[in-house]
Amino acid sequence: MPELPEVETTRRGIELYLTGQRIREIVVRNPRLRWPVPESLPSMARGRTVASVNRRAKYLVLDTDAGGLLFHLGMSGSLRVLSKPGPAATHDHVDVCFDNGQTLRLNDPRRFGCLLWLPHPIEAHPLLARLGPEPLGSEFDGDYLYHRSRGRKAAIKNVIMDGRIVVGVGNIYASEALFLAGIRPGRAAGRIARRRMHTLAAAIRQVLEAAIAQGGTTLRDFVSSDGQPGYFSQQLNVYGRRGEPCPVCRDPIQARRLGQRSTFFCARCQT
DNA sequence: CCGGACGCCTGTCGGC
DNA sequence: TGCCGACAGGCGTCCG
Repeated sequence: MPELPEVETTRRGIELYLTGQRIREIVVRNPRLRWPVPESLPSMARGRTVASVNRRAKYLVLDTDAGGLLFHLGMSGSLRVLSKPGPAATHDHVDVCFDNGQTLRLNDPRRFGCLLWLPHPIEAHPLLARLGPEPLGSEFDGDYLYHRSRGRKAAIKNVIMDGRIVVGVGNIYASEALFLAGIRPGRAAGRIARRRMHTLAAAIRQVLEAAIAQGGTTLRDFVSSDGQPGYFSQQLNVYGRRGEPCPVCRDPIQARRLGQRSTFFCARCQT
């Protein structure tokens, strides 16, 4: 589910509630996520105070003086802050309860997400150590994308979705960014000119920033931390629109399978 | 190193 | 109406 804008929307939604709060206890109802929630996690986190709420790629980190709680929302996860937590519903796997009575509740039907306790330095953890730059950071630009793509025969869509190249570009925004840049998703990354890579890097930035500004995309079941759906789905140009007219040229949008993922593009506008 | 396929889960939707 | 297969926003891992 969540791509970078959804995770960032969640981060912004919870940080004001959680920063400075002390963890009273963590209730793990179902530890069987992508990786099992460690049995020791509640005791490691108990009594710690949240110093900051950070995002790296699609990971959320509640950082404390002693280590951090690392969340990933997988395909179907969501986090909500509850001031008066009711009884846990189906797929409410974990509650992080704070001294002030608030509860951070993790719901994840498909259980592709995770919750781990990471000692400092957080970035040294194997899950984070090999990640590429943030797409909204200063390290990521057209020159970087161009250099990292030289010699690669893989489809450009697969390359921009590769977290070792750049993090946070998921299946929806990959199609959307390539549409904005006028580049075919299946084009070999190593054969794209530097100038077009600049256009693509700018398009990735643009689509992610626009989605964050709108509170993320809602498809099926995404809700941000306050329970409100995002509104970006109304602005998708190609994703999920097979057969619909291209918003630019009116040719029907094409759908393909690329790297086992649904891919949408306009055959006339994207070369 | 690279590229491609697989699997982890549950829920939903379209077709018959 | 019910069943069954395909598919869904991620991503680590394995294989050639």
